[in-house]
Amino acid sequence: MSQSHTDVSDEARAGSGGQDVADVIATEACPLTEVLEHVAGKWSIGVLVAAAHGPVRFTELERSINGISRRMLTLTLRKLERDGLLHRTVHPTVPPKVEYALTDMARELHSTLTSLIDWAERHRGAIATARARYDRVN
Amino acid sequence: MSQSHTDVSDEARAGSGGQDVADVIATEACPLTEVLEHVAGKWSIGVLVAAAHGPVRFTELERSINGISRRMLTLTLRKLERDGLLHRTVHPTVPPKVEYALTDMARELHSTLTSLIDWAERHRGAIATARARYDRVN
DNA sequence: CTGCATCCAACGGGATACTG
DNA sequence: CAGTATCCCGTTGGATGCAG
Repeated sequence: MSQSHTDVSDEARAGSGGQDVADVIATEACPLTEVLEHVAGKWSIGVLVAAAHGPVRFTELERSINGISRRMLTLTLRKLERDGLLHRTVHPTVPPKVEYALTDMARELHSTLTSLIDWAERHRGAIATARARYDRVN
Repeated sequence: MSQSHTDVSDEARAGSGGQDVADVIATEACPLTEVLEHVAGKWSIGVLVAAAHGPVRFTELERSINGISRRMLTLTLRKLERDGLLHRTVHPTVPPKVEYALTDMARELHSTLTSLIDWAERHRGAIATARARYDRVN
């Protein structure tokens, strides 16, 4: 099952484990995919980044994340909270006030997310072009 | 962070300056989400990483990515190719031989993907724990 | 203000079978 | 070897309304 270590020329290795990334994918695809899917929701990254600079209230998130519905915000928030990425604080006041903050675990992810977004920003023009060309041919 | 914005057909959104990431999310959620979703498929990251060390054949990918179906491999491959992340080379031989390789754009993404996977590896235990606890309470 | 409930459409994705 | 073609169902996610 494990594919031989064909020359892995440039690439960075999985830092902590010392294993080859391809092997990790190959032998642990399920758990990895499983975890990755929690960050993979349509709005998860947006929420994670929007909450990165400190405790944020529900309505703030709703306003800052363009296009999200109340329902999806709630679902995304619950999902992230369940996975231990967000901490939810309820202030028993009237009107109610709820604040969401990243956990340490989620904060560790921040730079990676930033890289991802940065990459997307830099290449979305090229991606759109590539797609247009592909569609024109096919 | 200023994008080249090589104005492509379907969009008329305005560009942004180099602001805070949260602002980018806030004001450009749509295009960003749009791009991010191409990498967000259940198998996309697996394919991208599995193809990182050089040209890979269809069957190699099928074997190395645990649990993927032929159909999903094809769909994922097409999607990534369409977005300009994969290059597909067909060798007109018998039997047919098709090789997939990352484009430069995709190669730039590699270290970020590695970070993501590494993070997932490091925290999946904690995530599982958090989830179990959450479910026990609710 | 912060949600939850319900309905419903669209899409993703698995299983299986067939083909150049 | 490298796909395509169907069928089919579970999930995602949008819209709207109600509630603590």
